[in-house]
Amino acid sequence: MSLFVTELKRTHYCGDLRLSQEGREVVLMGWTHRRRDHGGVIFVDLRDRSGLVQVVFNPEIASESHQEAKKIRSEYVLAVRGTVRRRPPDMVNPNMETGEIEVMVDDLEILNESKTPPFLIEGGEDISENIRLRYRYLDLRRPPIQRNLFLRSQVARETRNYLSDKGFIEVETPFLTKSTPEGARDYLVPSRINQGMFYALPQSPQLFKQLLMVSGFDRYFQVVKCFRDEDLRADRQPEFTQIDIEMSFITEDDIIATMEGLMAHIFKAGLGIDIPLPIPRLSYKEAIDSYGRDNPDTRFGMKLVNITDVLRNSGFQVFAEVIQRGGIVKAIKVEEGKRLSRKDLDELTNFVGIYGSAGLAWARVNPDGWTSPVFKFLKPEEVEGINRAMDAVPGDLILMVADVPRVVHDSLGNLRIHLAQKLGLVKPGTFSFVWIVEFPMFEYSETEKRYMATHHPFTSPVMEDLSFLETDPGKVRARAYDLVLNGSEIGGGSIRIHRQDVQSRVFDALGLSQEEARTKFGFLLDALEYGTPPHGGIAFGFDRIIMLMTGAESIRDVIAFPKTQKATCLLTGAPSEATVEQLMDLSIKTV
RNA sequence: GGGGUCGUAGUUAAGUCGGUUAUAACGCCGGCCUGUCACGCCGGAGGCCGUGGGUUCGAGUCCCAUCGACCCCGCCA
Repeated sequence: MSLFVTELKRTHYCGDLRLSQEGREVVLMGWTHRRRDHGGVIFVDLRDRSGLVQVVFNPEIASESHQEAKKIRSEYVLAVRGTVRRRPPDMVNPNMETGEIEVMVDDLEILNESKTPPFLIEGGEDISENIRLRYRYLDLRRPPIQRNLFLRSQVARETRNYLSDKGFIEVETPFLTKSTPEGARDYLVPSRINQGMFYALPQSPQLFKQLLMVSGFDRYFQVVKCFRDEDLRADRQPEFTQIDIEMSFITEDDIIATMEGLMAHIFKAGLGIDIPLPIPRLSYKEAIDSYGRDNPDTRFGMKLVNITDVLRNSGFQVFAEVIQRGGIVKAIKVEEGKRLSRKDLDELTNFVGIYGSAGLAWARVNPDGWTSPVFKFLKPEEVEGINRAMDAVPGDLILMVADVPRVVHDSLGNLRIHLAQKLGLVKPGTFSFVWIVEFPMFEYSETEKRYMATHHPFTSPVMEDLSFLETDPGKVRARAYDLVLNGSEIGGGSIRIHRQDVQSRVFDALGLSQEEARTKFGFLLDALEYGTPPHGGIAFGFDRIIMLMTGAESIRDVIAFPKTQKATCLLTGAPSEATVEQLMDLSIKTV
């Protein structure tokens, strides 16, 4: 007999029941979260996506169901019909959303049994990711992960609502497409019909969205998967989701204002948080100078201070030589420096070593000087000058790095973040946005011995810098902008080049010949010649936004089926070998 | 490509200087229990110590290699 499947419909989700349903007959379906068998009465915490409710099997009320309930084990799938009952005051469970009520069961049907799961659904936090990912379908039963995916869905929906209301049209662009220029490594897909040829999976729909502007759609968006064949990190997956946006006849300020509206909307809808607008802007140069990186965490201070000038004629050889060779010395100040022990300082020295720094000079500020390994090498006016530059008072700890600018900024920029975590400088639940603007158009690559596009080669230069394209490319600023949240880059975009002549000059500056440019993306160059409107856009890292909103420590906790650091899927076993037949179809030889 | 952390029962961990039968908690199985909610009490089962090799009278422990998970550097416009 299957009373439930054939005759009874579910009336409520478990977690939705409240005192207001007291006395109502309800039908619930869900999983056995926990079972407490007292010999007589049996309690089961029944779980579905909404939460938990206690259902009670009492032999005096329903002896047949009680008998059946003895068979129940963890994760069995149940259907119950019963009555919502107010719990007596001393039996209320304040730790449960539904703790004021329980369901006295009349009928029970075990809809399915379950093997003993490899880990408890509650308390899965401690389980190794290895096991969690192999049994991802069980891991996804865990309420914290379910909450993440529900929020993800809600934010995607609110994004679509907001952009649709603002007149954006959602257009799908191809996954089987052509390699994009100057980006990450592509995932390639062999073509069977055109043997020896390959599609590339898109790293972003960049060129297509620009073509849509040429076509006159004016405002485009897409919530879209993108693919990059690079090494993984806690916040990087080989396939990820982007909120991709492009607009015509606009300037930076139009895009920035519209996107600030989007951020405010999704944070209000998803978390109930008001984001103060407008979001502050910081130039690339200011960001590097004060925070050591172009994705600064602005939730706390501890900014980098340049003390090169104070030490220009220093008697301390290490500093003096670095400065002579064109290097710099910068420092950060830790208030109440005694929170860091001598052992901590050794650990911090190792930490900056990761970023290439040969050392970390530290100084504890006393009323009458410093406690510091470098104190004896410095002139009194140098110590005084540094104290003044750092605005240091007794008790403070000063941490200094001397090296080429890149190493100093990498070291102190990351040390600043590291210390904030270690010392708990960040108040949980704070969200600090900042726009980074005025990026350099090009960065000189030591490995490639040429200028590379900081964003991508279709980014428009700032018009007044145009003349530097040929004379001093390093000076050219780009009309690009990144949105940074809590030290993570969550979005980046630019005003694009819409004139063919400017595009040619940028290619020249990149050392890209007309022939190469034509082979790689001739279709875009052609399109530029048919009345391309001024346009620009942005793309947001959707997974990262959700990660920050949920407070997840890894991007994998906001993706239903993520890959491991070696880019494999422990659940499905992908990637796997192809059959000989498949390879023959594709004309691919096995090695 | 490189640096680091880790791998012992289903799970999470302990395991001393290399030494007898590898511990614990939770979970699981059986029994008892009518108000628990991390139920309780009694009993029980459960191990290729990631894998392979080496040193040794003897290896979970030491050495080498290898596989896997995670964090980071490089890489990722």
